[in-house]
Amino acid sequence: MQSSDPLTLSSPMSRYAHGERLLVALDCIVFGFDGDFLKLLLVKRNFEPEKGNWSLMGGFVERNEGLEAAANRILFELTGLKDVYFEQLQTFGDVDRDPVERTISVALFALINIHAHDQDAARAQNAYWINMDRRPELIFDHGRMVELALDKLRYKAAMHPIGFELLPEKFTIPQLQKLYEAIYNQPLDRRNFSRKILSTRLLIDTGEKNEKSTTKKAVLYKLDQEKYHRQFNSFHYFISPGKG
Amino acid sequence: MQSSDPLTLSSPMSRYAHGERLLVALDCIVFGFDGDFLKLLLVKRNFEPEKGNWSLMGGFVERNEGLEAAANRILFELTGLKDVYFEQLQTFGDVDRDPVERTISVALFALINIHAHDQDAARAQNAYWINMDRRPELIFDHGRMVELALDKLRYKAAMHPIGFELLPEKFTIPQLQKLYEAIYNQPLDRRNFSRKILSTRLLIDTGEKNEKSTTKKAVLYKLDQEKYHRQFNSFHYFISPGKG
DNA sequence: AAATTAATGTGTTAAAAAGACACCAAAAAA
DNA sequence: TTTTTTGGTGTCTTTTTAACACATTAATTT
Repeated sequence: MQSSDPLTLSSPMSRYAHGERLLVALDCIVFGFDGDFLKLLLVKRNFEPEKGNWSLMGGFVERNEGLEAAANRILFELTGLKDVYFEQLQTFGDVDRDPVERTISVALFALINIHAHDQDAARAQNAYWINMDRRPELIFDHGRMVELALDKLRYKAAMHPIGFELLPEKFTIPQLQKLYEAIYNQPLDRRNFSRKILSTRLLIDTGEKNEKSTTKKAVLYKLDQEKYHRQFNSFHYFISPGKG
Repeated sequence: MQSSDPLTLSSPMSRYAHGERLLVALDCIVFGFDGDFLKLLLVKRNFEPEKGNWSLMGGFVERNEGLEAAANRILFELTGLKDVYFEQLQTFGDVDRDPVERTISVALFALINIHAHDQDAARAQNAYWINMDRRPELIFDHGRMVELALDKLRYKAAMHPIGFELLPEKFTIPQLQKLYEAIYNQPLDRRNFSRKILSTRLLIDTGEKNEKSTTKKAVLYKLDQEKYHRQFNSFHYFISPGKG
């Protein structure tokens, strides 16, 4: 045993009394896809510090609010959506990451259908969709967060059918392929891609066709939601390992 | 724009003043491997609350200490090691997860060579190695943390050469195979496993043999450290997808 | 000393998956 | 009607995986 006072150890508050209370924030990396480019929902700050500069959407965790609840609240404030797909990315806790006050930030990684959210909610937060490849410098360590989120998106989407979260309810295989090409920034073979996607048996042919097309109209598919959620953690090699 | 007072928004402290300060803890899921079984380093609490019950090793993040530094400090207190392999698992923040006071906990996932750590340090923390398949009930949400950590270990080890962190510097391929069989709780084909491992070119033949063996002595390999770190994030399908 | 036993190391073959590529169909524009 | 663009499906080759058999080493038993 160590030499510390056993009374201190066994006193109910001992371990808690010494802990420092810190601000706990959530920052959201929100991805979207407009049909051609991978996009990021960024906030132009109209408050200090760093007013006028770009940042991620964030907020503090409140005392009587769980982490999940806080995430849903902040994503709702930003998008007007109640059921945004998100996962934890990583928690950032460098001492000086926020110059105003020591803040621990839990970074979230969210995927939304860019056409389905509430544009007014985003505008109220001063948020705009920015192409991933033209994103500006971000405040604090937000740039690092975005890089990690892109890594995670690429990592997960290569093996799990996560990409569907970025598409509308009904979509075509060429649209899905364009999404994957945007995520990995590389062309994919149309025929092999189609075969791979269909072999997952996750898509249901709606019988409809994409009337917007000016040439041959592609078949519109929808997700087999039940199967999708059941198999969510199983593997599919959408993108070959060496390239992810 | 929303209707809130622009002065409040642009006041430097506005957003921070409302944030609640919370305790931020780290909890460590520490895995080891004794040659036969996957093990967990657990603490028998000698302090309240839940004195006498089992928990993960944890501690609070201090005011002038980054998250990484806190992790290294706590892992050092537990193992006496300075360079423990760890990753963030997930951050837990349910309101009532700790009955004493609202606490956000960053759960860490650590892998150590069970024979290389400081046994006295562990004893000072009242920590013991427990077989994964005989682990007791844990306090708070620590049981959930361990389940998630096992999922993550299985997930990562199936594709990345992370398992080496649990082995001594020199090891044989049969030892590595036993580790994988313990992680996935399933037998693997000796010949296919060996071929797969050697095809990564990550192992260097030391020329030595495992003299402890009572039958045919297996070749001792060591990691090609440089290559290991360089290729750390690349994929190797050690375990076939359907089984991980 | 020979035979037995338990564990290690390597090779072979068939099946499955991935990758490269060619052709046909639909719809609008020239 | 021809051309252009995009979408859908098929085939062949190469690579990878999975299943399996046999030979080797070293200690123990007979």
